[in-house]
Amino acid sequence: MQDKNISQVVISRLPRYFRYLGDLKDEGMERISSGELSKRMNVTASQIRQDFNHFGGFGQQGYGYNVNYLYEEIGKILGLDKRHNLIIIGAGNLGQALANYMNFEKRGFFVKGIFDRKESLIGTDIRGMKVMHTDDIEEFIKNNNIDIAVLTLPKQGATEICKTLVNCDISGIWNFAHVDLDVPDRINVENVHLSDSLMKLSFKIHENEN
Amino acid sequence: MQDKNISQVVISRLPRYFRYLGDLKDEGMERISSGELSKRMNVTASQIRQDFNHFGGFGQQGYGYNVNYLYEEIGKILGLDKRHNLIIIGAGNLGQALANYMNFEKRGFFVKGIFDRKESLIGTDIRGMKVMHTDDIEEFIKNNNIDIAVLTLPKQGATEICKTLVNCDISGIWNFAHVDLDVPDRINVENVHLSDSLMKLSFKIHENEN
DNA sequence: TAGATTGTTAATCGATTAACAATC
DNA sequence: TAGATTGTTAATCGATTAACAATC
Repeated sequence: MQDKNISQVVISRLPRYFRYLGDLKDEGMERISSGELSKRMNVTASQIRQDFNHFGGFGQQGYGYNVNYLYEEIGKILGLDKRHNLIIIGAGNLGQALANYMNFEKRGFFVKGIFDRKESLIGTDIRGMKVMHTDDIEEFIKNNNIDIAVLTLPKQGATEICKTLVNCDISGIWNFAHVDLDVPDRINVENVHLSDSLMKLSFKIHENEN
Repeated sequence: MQDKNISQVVISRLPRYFRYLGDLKDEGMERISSGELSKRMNVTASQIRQDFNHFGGFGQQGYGYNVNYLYEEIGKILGLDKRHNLIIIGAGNLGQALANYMNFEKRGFFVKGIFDRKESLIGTDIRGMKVMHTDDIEEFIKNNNIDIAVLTLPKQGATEICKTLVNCDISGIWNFAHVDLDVPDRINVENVHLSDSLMKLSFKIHENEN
């Protein structure tokens, strides 16, 4: 149903479509045309139609797109109809913040465990879960059907733990550490480099200065 | 010195160059060629030279690039030689995590205040700062030379506060809320949509499934 | 049927890569 | 000088936009 090798740039637009369709659904809209959606989202109607057509025709000539159906389909494309079990590695501020962020559960992402190697944190309670030692990660992944690991630790630790994760054959790594992880192709990595993002903002602020 | 209208895609690569050059500097490397850097970074040497040349020639034929000099120059392009004063709006888990993240200070980004509208949080201490009420944002920005606001609150609140920020003529907004903010052109917005990022990871995991 | 809007092909635009002359 | 490597132009590739026939 879906082409192999959808380009990165198309993929990166899908969550935004999904968000807007969710809003439209909440507003009670039943159908929407690419033209109307393009106005709301500030992109061309052409791009919207091209993007959707990578995954097969979701619309109907003369009518447009059924909001509910399109929302569901994009959700499926994004794998949101599947359940995901996560562990968070690194129980610092960011790790705790993500552990406490309930909204991910609505989309099927469940935090099953939190790990750290700092002795003082082991056993601490975060949202009803006891922080475990990083030495136990491998066993935990195997016994608990974990498919995503969230890395919220300093870069040295991240590189190290990454090897363990590769051993466990984890499906995905959501990487908040400021390193580019070196993993085999079968393992999917999505990076969130916060400092990179802040630097981009800084660039934009000064761009038109002189 | 720098072209107006550098394309977004070039800008988004700058922080990564900066990171790698920082590492090289720490390793004590004095010079590096585009070819060598390309191997490390997994991009083409051609792209590296093209990217750098948007900002003028940083290298020397037959020699390559001086690591320290290049590092400094890219830092300047990114505005990291300037001081930035931030406020964090939304004192929840994520806001607190960012407030406590010291590394930003190394790059010249200083958190000067934290705000929330939840009465129970006002006055709470976060890293030596008392959480203030969102009603006081406008005054605080004016009196404290704030140029960046970090939005770590739910989307309804973000849209609302955004109007205040536009009024204050803030330079940049680092937006963690799951909305696309509507601001005039002169105000720079950098979005970090964490759930979008997680969805992309989910997509990749399931992409080659069937 | 007539009008609307998709799906899709073709045209344009921009970004990446290749190639090489300039030059340190 | 000879070798290395940049800066830059030209060629290629891919993504976006425009256009329109297909069709609901």
